[in-house]
Amino acid sequence: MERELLLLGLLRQQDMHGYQLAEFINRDLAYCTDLKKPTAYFLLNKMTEAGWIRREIVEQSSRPDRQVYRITPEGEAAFQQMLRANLSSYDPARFANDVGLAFLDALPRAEARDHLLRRRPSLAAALEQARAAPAHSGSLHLVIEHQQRHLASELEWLDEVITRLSD
Amino acid sequence: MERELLLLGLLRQQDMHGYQLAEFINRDLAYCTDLKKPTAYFLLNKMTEAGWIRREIVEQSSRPDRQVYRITPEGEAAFQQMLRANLSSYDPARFANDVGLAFLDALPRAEARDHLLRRRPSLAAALEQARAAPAHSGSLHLVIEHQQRHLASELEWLDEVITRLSD
DNA sequence: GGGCGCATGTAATGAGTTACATGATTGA
DNA sequence: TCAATCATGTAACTCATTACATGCGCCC
Repeated sequence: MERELLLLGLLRQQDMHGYQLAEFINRDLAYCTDLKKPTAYFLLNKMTEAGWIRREIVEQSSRPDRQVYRITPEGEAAFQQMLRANLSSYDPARFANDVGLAFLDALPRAEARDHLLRRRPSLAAALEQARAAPAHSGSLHLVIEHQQRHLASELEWLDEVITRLSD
Repeated sequence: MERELLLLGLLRQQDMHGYQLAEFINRDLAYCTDLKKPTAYFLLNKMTEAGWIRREIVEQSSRPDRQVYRITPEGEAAFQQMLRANLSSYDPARFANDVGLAFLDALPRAEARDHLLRRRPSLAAALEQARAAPAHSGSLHLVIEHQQRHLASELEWLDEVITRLSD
């Protein structure tokens, strides 16, 4: 549902074609989500069939024609409904890394610490990326803020665990 | 990979059958992960074929026979490798809820606030559940601590956003 | 006697990914 | 000329879920 919500939300602000949507999401929204191109095309076709968006072919002189999408009133209704559902529910995040943490004691302390130290740079990089994210229109800045908070809290936690393993 | 790591890690501590593993995960580890029964059975078969675990049939007087699994040396090696890989990498969490946040400004402030207020109880309940989680053996307590931190930080953030929408 | 718990699975479905296919343009 | 970018998709595959199937024992 979130991917549909995302695509509709973007199309609500501006008509776009598939490639453009996928590029935008993967370039400008990489700190919080992603969407592979085949998935984007698939979803756009599905939503067209559902009547949520309408396709407009814009002929290009040389490149393949662009299929520009525009949201319909039905799409706007679906967006409103999905948005409300999304805002009023809490969907817990999954931490793939916690599984390793659960079995930390299978390793000697020093080695456990070394491995966690190797985890640190990717986390720190993600935090930097979120901090460097350009200010965005509307409430998108809330997402950036949330990511920054979350990643900062994660880094703090990781450092604390590393410290505990160091004495 | 995390599910295999989880199953191997548990089997390393104690031989168990499929039903038992699935029940344990969904009862005692619900605050951080889950595993549906068919998935558990499927993975156990796969890992048996891979030689990571060995099956021992324990006949029951009345109920269906139990297929009790024991980790093999190859399984232990796989566990060690996956554990190290898991600990040294950072796998960013996905927040399904952030998509809604990104389009908060599509709603009147008061309504946005109301919907976020409806989100709060589930989050608070998750935090309570993590706080009430029984102390576990070994480093499992690290996972609980991590969840508590994360959820507390999430609740703080949510309350801040709600406050901002209230003035 | 009816539903729940134990214990195992299969089959169908779904969501998303990777790899592949096409073909023109632009820049090094 | 060779790679990258633009622009669209299809096909095969993976992973996990839901729904279904079986059958006994236990408790109310």
